[in-house]
Amino acid sequence: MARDLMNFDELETRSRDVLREIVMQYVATGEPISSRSLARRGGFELSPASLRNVMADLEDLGYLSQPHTSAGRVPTDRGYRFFIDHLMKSRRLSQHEKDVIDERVSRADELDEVMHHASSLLSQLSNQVGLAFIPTLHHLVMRSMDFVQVGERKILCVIVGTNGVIVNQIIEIQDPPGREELLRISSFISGEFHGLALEIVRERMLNILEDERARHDTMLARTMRLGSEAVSEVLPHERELHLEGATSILDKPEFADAESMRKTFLAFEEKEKLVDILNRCLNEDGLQILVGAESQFTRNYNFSLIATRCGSASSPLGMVGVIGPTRMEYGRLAPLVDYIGKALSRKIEESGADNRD
Amino acid sequence: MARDLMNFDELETRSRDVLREIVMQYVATGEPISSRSLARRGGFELSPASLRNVMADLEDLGYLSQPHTSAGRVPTDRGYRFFIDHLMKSRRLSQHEKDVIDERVSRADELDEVMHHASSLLSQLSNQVGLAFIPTLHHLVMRSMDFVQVGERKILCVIVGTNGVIVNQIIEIQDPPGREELLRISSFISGEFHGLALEIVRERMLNILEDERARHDTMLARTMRLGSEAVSEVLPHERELHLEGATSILDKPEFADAESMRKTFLAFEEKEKLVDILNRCLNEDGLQILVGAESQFTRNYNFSLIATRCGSASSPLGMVGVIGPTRMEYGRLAPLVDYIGKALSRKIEESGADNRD
DNA sequence: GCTTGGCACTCTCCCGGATGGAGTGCTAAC
DNA sequence: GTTAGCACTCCATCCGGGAGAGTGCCAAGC
Repeated sequence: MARDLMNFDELETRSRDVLREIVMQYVATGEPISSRSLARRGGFELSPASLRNVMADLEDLGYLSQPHTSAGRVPTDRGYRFFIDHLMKSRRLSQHEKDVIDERVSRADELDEVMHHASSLLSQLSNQVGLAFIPTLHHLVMRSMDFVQVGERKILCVIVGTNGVIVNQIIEIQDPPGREELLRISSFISGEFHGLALEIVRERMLNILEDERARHDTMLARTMRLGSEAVSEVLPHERELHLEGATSILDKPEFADAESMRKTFLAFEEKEKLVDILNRCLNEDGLQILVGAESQFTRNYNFSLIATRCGSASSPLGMVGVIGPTRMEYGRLAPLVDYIGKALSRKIEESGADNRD
Repeated sequence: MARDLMNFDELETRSRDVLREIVMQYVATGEPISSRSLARRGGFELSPASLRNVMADLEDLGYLSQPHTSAGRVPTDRGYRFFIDHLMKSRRLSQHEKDVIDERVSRADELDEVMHHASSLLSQLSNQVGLAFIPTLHHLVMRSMDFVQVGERKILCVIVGTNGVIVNQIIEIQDPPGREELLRISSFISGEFHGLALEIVRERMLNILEDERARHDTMLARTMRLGSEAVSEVLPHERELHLEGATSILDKPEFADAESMRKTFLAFEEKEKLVDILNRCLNEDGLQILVGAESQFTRNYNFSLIATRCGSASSPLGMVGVIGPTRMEYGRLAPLVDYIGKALSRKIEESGADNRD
């Protein structure tokens, strides 16, 4: 990846200061930054002419670009990347902000709900598009599985994860067991498969079904059939990708014209690429920041993505984050996303502990 | 309402033909219609000059208007209304279309899912914004209520309606009953309150709780407390308003400029007005068509709404429909919405019958 | 050798005016 | 009642010019 080639030492102190200042001013104003405004508001003891020299160098190195000859400078993706890696000063969240977040996060119960709240909270606090992604449940570690009859041929299956995640799924079945038997099946499955990831649960169930024993034990066979049916229905669902506050980007000047507005909304409609990236990010620890051309989704739209995983690497719950124009306040948003991600992880962990009876 | 004043006889045959033709051409092209193009493509044996006279009359009566002096004519809301009430020729759906709809509708299971499918189907077939609205469940007639423990202090409550609707809700409770007791509670509640609307169920439960008997019967009190808690959690939720395919309107020429695009998306973001109208429409039988200024939501945005209720007046399941610019193909979309609404009602009715054991 | 003032150059944005085209309303003739 | 003709209005587009912003380069200064 190109990132490694960008040595911190490639830029001397003054150049770094200028780049930082340009990124910050540009993020604040949205206007290309001229040498003059840099001299005025940047706090440098230098004339515009001198700054122009520095800026020209930065442009040659690919950190800045000009929309046209007589315009000021704008950071390139590479410029943002250097800024994020080396120059950015993260603004710490105030106690008040933390309180608001903690309060909002604590309100919800179910995983889906928790994640919804998070994305709308993010969208509000960031003024960008908030995202919440809940991946497939292959890695969900099962605590219990219960069955409730809800129709002549319909059974509601409730799966509870050790991390507090609750999923339910309706399955149709030809002639369903009676109430007593459903209870027995619940107990048996919950006992037998407790502590295993759902994909393993499914595999084992199918193995048992094919096994010798099941041929002679119809009760066992019925149990495994019901259980594996339920798990099989639940597993393939790419759970959900939530985008919240798409209209907030309408206010950003970079999307003021009809054409880029159009493109932007079409980008959000077509979610596969984003899901793709988020799935990949699930394996990474800590905050992920992708700028513009660095990913399939953000490329072409001048988007950046800041996201983080909730839950541990071994049992990931999902991703939360924000999407916005590359011109976003990384210094403010990175800690924000980070904090919300951690708050969510904590919250879910607690409610998981709650369940460990 | 102004509609009643608009007597069919107010317009003579020729005027009606001209109005119909203008609406149809305008819907097809999106361009103001000139007397000349009307003469060429309208099938009238008249010169542009004669048509101009008719058009001037229609304008005086408020059915047409001109964007500016030297432009052609465009229907007003009043013009569309007359068209819809008296002139529109509904295009019947082809067998193929019906098959597609039936197939897609039959795929889903839960109410929410069914409605989602419907709205995205509508959006695809209509090329407009598809909507699905699931109102509060006050009128849901209960068939059964079951409880499953899913955490140390968490109980999942599953309510099944006689119409096949399944809702579940997690409630927290200080010291939850054991499994046996939960079963007893389920049986008791399902037996006692079967066939009643949820709002009535809640009311009765609260009455019993306050009643003499409950004071001495702790078992009964616990039951009612759990039950009423569950119902109270479920009831207030305005279930959901789904809008699907908002980007499809990006292609419409009336939203080509950035400003109206903006306004449009903000309109969709702010859903209260729409919910308001849909709630009101729930009491109306048959297809509802609202044009432009005829409702709070469609006014100001030049939207029209075509929607219909699923389910009966006594136990309404929700509304489905489409939203788009007033310039929409009423003749095609009205039967489409109607058919999908009926297909959904049928589907849910069937699965309700399924449940009536 | 770095810094800086000066200056010519470029590019965008905005404004005003001219032009062409589309469509109407009116009138007079059929 | 219908229609051809004509004057009129209004919009969309193009064009040229001027103002403004910002740069690059050069030569002078510290």
